[in-house]
Amino acid sequence: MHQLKFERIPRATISRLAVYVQELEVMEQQGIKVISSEKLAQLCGVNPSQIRKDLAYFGEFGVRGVGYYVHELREAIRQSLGLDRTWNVVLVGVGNLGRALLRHNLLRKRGFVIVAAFDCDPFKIGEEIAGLEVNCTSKLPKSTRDMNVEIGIITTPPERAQRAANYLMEGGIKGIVNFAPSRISTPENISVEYVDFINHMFSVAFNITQKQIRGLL
Amino acid sequence: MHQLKFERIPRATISRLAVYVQELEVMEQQGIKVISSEKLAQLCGVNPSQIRKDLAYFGEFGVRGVGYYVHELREAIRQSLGLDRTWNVVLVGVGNLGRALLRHNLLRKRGFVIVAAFDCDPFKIGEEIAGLEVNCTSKLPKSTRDMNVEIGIITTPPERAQRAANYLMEGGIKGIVNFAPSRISTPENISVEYVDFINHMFSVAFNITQKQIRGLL
DNA sequence: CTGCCATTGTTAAAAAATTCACTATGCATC
DNA sequence: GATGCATAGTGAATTTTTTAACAATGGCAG
Repeated sequence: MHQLKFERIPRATISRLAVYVQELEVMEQQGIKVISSEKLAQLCGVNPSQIRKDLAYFGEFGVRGVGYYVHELREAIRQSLGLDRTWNVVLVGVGNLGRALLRHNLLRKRGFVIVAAFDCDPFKIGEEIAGLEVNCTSKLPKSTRDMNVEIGIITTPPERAQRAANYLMEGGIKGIVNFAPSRISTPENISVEYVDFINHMFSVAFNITQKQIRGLL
Repeated sequence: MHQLKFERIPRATISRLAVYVQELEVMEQQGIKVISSEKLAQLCGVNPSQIRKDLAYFGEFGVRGVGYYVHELREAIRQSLGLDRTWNVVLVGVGNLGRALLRHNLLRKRGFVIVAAFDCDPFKIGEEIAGLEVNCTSKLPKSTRDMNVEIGIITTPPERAQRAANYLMEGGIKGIVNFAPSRISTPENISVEYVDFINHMFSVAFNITQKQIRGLL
């Protein structure tokens, strides 16, 4: 019998669960009803044990000898991750990336609703993007409190990321996703995630270089 | 005396090195000449030993009793990562995100030059964005070979990511950075990185939920 | 209802990554 | 030139994560 665990759940597990959800969704669309950890692992590029272990942190979702029911598993993971609800989000920094996110429908599809956008550039304030009017950043703290916002997205230039974070915290936000390529400092109780695509460019560049070097040996 | 190591370098090390470079750049702009692993660690939110170990994979860059010379260290890391050159890049999928990346100047600043953009939507073909004309994806393989492109960025919808990847591979590309939320399958010799911001949204949502649950106990 | 098969859940082992603790060494001071 | 101090580099210990192996069990066939 499974019992609730209070083990710390590895970060990597969470990000793999997100991948599983994605793949399960695709399968569901394709009409696949049942999947084994073996097959799912193959699709996600991980080890089957890994999947079973990841899921074990949250409960028993499979049927021995059969596998996992696709829809059921997807729902179970979504619930485990706290995605069976909507989250109000605000965005700070209406540059290229900010605009792209405002117009991106995947966020909404996943339950993240951007309810306000802020920028400190007077030329941008008042502009309407994807049905939202850009507001002055100074109004952020009050707005987020009024609108019950829990998550902030930072898409400012790096040098303004910390200031954006401060406004967000003043507004009582609990989590920040920072797209700016700079670290921000926050108290322990705020969870911060960095989306650092340059980082990934670096990794690819490095891997290619390495392969070339190895190839020469 | 340090000697070249052929140990496998952890992925996490690479992504931390990218962070170090960022922070070192900021320091350099602020006129800071020397930094200790202790201080740098604090800024990057990691352990000082971690920094020293990460650097040790590539060489000895510090001065005992003093620390690291900021400019020198930054250059050393850039060189170690293979960033002391420019990389030709193509982008597939000119949606919101694709456009944002095309207009984003950080890529170029880091030596990643987007030399062509592709999309399969006839309405987008011919459009000019950030000085680049959008081309039909069918032309991709020839173009990338002609232009000596090594890295491809995928910003298509998830269901078209694999197709984009196939075109890129046909074009002889060596690395892919996939912004679409779907896994792609590639042979071993292609290095693939996933930039999955939804993933990070999930993580933040999960962390907030967890804290609330713990708070109730 | 019994027994077999497939596949999960779980425990143990292995591998990898991180942190600690200490050694080595460059610089500054006297 | 010797001494002390600060901090890098490094090997060992610890912790974390991943993988492997296997025991448990639900479903299905007969």
